[in-house]
Order: sequence, then C-alpha cells, then structure tokens
Amino acid sequence: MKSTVNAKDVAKLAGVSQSSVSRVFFDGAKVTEKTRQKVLAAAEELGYRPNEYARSLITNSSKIIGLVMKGVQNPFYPQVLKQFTTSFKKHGYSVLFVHTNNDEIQSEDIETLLNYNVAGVIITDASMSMNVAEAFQVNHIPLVFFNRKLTSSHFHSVCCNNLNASREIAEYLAESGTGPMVYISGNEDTSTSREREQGFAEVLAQRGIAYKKYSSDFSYNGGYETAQKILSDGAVPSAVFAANDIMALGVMDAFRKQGIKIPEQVKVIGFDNIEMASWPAYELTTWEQPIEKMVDETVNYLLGEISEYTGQAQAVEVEGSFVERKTT
Amino acid sequence: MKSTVNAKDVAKLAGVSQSSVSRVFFDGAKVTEKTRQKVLAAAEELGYRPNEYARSLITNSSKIIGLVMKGVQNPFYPQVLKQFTTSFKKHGYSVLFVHTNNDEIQSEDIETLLNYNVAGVIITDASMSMNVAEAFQVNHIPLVFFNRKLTSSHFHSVCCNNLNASREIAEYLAESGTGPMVYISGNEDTSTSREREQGFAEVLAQRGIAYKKYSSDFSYNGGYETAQKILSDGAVPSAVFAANDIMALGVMDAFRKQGIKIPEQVKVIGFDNIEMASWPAYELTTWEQPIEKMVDETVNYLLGEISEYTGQAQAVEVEGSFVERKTT
DNA sequence: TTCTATTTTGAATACGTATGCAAGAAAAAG
DNA sequence: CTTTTTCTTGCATACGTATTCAAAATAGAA
Repeated sequence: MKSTVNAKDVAKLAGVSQSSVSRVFFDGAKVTEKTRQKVLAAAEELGYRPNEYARSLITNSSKIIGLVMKGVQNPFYPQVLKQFTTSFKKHGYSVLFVHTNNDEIQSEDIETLLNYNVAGVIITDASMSMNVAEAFQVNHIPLVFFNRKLTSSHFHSVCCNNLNASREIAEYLAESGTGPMVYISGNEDTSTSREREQGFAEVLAQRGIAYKKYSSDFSYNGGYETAQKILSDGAVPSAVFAANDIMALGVMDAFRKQGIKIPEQVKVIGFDNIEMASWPAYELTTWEQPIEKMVDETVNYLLGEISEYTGQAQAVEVEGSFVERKTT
Repeated sequence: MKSTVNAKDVAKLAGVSQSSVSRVFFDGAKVTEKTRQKVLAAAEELGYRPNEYARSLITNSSKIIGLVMKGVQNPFYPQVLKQFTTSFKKHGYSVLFVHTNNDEIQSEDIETLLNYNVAGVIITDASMSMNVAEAFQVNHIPLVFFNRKLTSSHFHSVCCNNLNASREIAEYLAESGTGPMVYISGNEDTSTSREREQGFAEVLAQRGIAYKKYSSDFSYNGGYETAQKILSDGAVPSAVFAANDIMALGVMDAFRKQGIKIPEQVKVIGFDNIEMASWPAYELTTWEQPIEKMVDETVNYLLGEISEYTGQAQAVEVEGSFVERKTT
C-alpha cells in the first residue's frame, strides 16, 4: 500500500487537468499564479510528490550522478564524497555511490550506471578501460576523472597541478639539503603518481641531487613497509617525498619505531593535506589539494554538459598550496 | 541520441513478442530455453539493457537503498559505507548516498528518498524526528538505524552490544587500578554514547571506583580539547575511556604533548577499532565493532522486509570483542 | 465594443516495462 | 489417434509523468 497519490488525484482535487499539475512541478513551464496556488494547495493536502521514475522515463534523463570510488581507506576520498554530495544536492541531483574493489572498474558497475541512465559520472581513484569509457561517450553521458587522468586524453579530468606541486616540493627540499632523497610512488599506473614523480625528478636533476624511487600503493601499510625497506637498503635518505599523506604517515611511524628523528635525520613530505596530517602526532608538511575548488570545477563541467552536451574534454588543473609543518 | 534500444526492438530481431523479452530479463518468469537464447542473442547484438525507470514505474518499487550518513570524518563510517555497497551490490541493489550536515536529518533529504521510492533506508550516525520516521512506515519502506537507536523503539536498529562492551572495559580497567577514571562521551543525545557510559558506570559503581564524565563530540579535536580540560582540572586520572577511537586518538596526542606517559600514567581505551587504532603511533586498546556482522544483520533484515513487509522492529545487538594493545 | 494577438489550459499521446488473460503449443494420459 | 492437462506465448493494458496541438481564455489594440 505505497502512498500512490498521483498528479491526476491532485488535478481532481484542484479542479484542473493533470497537465496543469505537471506544469506546476516542472521547472520552466508556464502556469497562472492562480492555478499554481490551487495545485500547490491540493498537493500539500494530499501529500503529493512527483514520481521520479515516471519523470525519468518520459524525459529520458535522470537527476542522478554516478560516483565511483575505490579507496575509502584514504581519508581524502570520504572528504571528496562529502563535498560532491552536498554540492550536487544544491543543484537538485542525488548521488549513486558505486564502490569498486579492483583498480579497474568492473563492467558490472558500468551496467548499473547505464541502467539508471545517470546524468553524469565521476570516477575517483579507480581507472577504466578505454572501450568502457567510450560507452558513456556513445550515450552522451558526461564523464569526469577526478584526481586521475587517462593516458589517452579524450576524457575530461580534474586534478591538482601535480607537476607544479612536486617541483615546488623538490625545490623546497633542495634548499635545505643535497643528500640523496627518496620518492615513494603509489600504484604505478596512476597519473598522479607519475606526475608527482616527474616534477620532483626534474628539479632534482637540475640541482644535481640524486633520488631513489620506491614503489608502493597509496596505503598506510604500504608506506610503513616501504620505510622499512629503505632502512634495510642502507643509509637514511635526507628526505622522503611520499605520493600521498597516508603513506607519509606510515613512513613516519616506521622511522620513529627505529628511533630515527624527523626532521633532524630525515625530512618527510606528503601530498593531499588530509585532516590527520595536522594532528600533533604527525604535523606533516604536505601539499594541500584544494578539494573544494576541484569539486566545484567538476560539478560545473558536469552541469554544463548535462544541460547541453558538447563532448569536449579537457585536463583541468587546479593549483594547490604548500603547507609547512614540522616534518621538514 | 541516447542509446534507446528497447524491449520491442529486441523482440523484433528475435522474432518474439515484447512480453517474452520482458520475461527473459525478469527473474522468476517462465520462458522456454529456446526463446531465452534467441532473446539473449538479440539483446547482446543490440546492446539492450532493461530501463530501470520503466521497471520501477510499473512495479512500483526500486532497487535502490538510501544510505544516510553524517560523520564521514570518522573513519569508521567510510568503512561501513564500503561494506554496505558491496553487500547490496551482490543482491542487485544500488546505494543512493545522502549526506546530512545536521544531527537531525533534513526533511529535504527525506523527500529525495521518497521521490526515488527507495526499497529501504539505512540511517547511520544521524538522528531523525519521530514523525519523519513515520513517513517511511506509512509508505512501508523498511528503515534501520545503524549504530544508533531511537529512544522510542518502534524502529529497527542494529548496534553493537554497547552495554556488555563497556562493562567488560570497566572490569578490565578495574583489575589493574582503582584510581578515579574518566569517561568521554560523544554527542550526548546519541544512544551509543549513553549506553557506553551506562555499562561503564554500572561496573565502576559496584567496585566503588569514581569516574568523571566529560562531554565531547566524537571528533579528534573534541578528544584533544577534552584531554586538555582534564589536565587543567587537576590530577591525571588512572584511565580514560573514550566513546570512540578517534576521540581516544585525540586524547593520546594531547596527553603526550604534555609529556604524560601512556599507559604508565594514564590508560586510554577507545571504541570501534578503526584502522588507525592499530597504527604504531597509537596502538590503541579498544573494542572492536563487528562491522561485517552488523552490516549482514542490517542487509538481511532489509531484504526480508523488502520481499515481504511486516513492519516488525527490533533492537538487534551484535557482540563485539576486546582488542588489547599498548595503551593499557 | 469588436477584433486580433497572446497566453493558458485540457485532451490525447508517448515513454519502456510487467502482467492478467486468452489463445496456442506442447506434453501427458487414455 | 483423441482428449485432457500443463506450459508457453502474444495481445492489450497500466504505471505516472511530460509534452504537442488545438481549443479556450485572456489581454491588447482599435
């Protein structure tokens, strides 16, 4: 016995046609103020609410944004999720949350998004094969890679300016020491990981400073274990730049466990500026990703493409900022 | 130009009726193996996918679960979110994520859930006024409070057995010391906070041990500031029991900043067993909430009520377990 | 007031699917 | 082979809304 009060019921009570009821609840349709009042009164009395499914069926569009996410362990992403949902809510859109375990999005998940004919898709963290991404293009569903880029850049992406960021980080480190350094990458196939290394490497090469690269996985444990490996490999580096904060925290804990002083013996820098980076236990120097700006950029692009599909794609880069704390 | 291949197209290609196509894709309908193959082949060729909105419209039901969440800052909840989405995915349901800022859920958010005629609703963290909750009952939409209880228990809830847990914690602490202790509550109006205090207080009273209660807000900063207040109030307590882990971490950092040794001078215990509790920087003794069991319990209840609505509500309690680390 | 231009309304239809019903096909029984 | 029973299929309809088109109402001009 679901409450099944529909537009026709309201129409009858208000003494108008179903069409008029529809027009009252559809933004951008013309109705006299008088009928609007009558309809709203009747709707209120009956507790009427337009059926979203009937709407989507007839308009062949939806008010749902698909948000695909992998790394909920990394506090950066819940933050992103929160921003997106609140921002989209303001614009009348709801968020269908899709969690994927694998790096590459499952076709099963894509099916879901297509079944619901989502108005737009955001992919954070995870990656996606070309032909799958094309399925969205074919259906004119706008798609944004958030904090990731696909190698072939036929797709829209919104990232922090990783190159600039890692250059600045390298220059900052180079000023206070020239000993060999370490870069800890996340999963190697991610654009963020590559770009952050690239800028870092560039500057260090210019300055004639050596660095060694360790491969990890963007997780706390990954950082922790990598730090252990660094130590067992030989001398303590002058600085460690981890591709994200949560790895940096792992690195710090591992170093400290061995009695190594930060920043006296080794400087540590992360990336993201997650909340925990500011905790007294860590006070991590890092690079702040401007989540709000990135989210705004993404939302605006999606809303634009939703209202009029152009298919134009661009790699948007937002500037972040250096946050100096006590690990450097 | 959305790909608008529908059941009729498939039917034509397969040489059957639209009804047969529908039957093939509708679980529980009878079709000959021969026609099933014909239909599947045609569907594959055309890239057919049933329109979820048309389905929901005709069946007056949906495959969407509404998940309402407030505290994405607390790592416990992203974990919960992940478990729910993966579990529901297995059962063919998708998750509509709703983020609410206020403690009490906005009627605006409820509207969203009702508009999408969600199959079920899960409310974590946040609270909800009675008459709003009743809106779901009226519409026969099953509702679960996860890790929360409403005072009037006409509603289903799934929690960890907070009373037993806090009793055990109190007994554990009582065995190794009888000095005055501290309980740090989260937001006072939450059932979790109250229950955890209740069990704790009960046992300490039996043993004749005093404790003082501080009121906080389930956040890291809240824990940090409360610890500062504790210190400025006088002597260091023999133990601090924080109503969740993230506050406990804040407490630890604040104590350490003042040079207070944990556990030598003061023991600290949290609740939840979030990932960070096991990090070497903290090694927090805590109580593990069995997320998986709690999620399973919730999912099973919801699926049951979805297939056949009974409206029966119950306060389900799942047993957790003590996790001893190095802060006690 | 009368005629024209404009705006608002209602009737009818379409969206893509599930399902009751009757007819047809197949299987089982005789 | 005929009759009865069971299964499968197709036809037609309904779900609740947006939208086209013509009719009606209103506003504006003369």
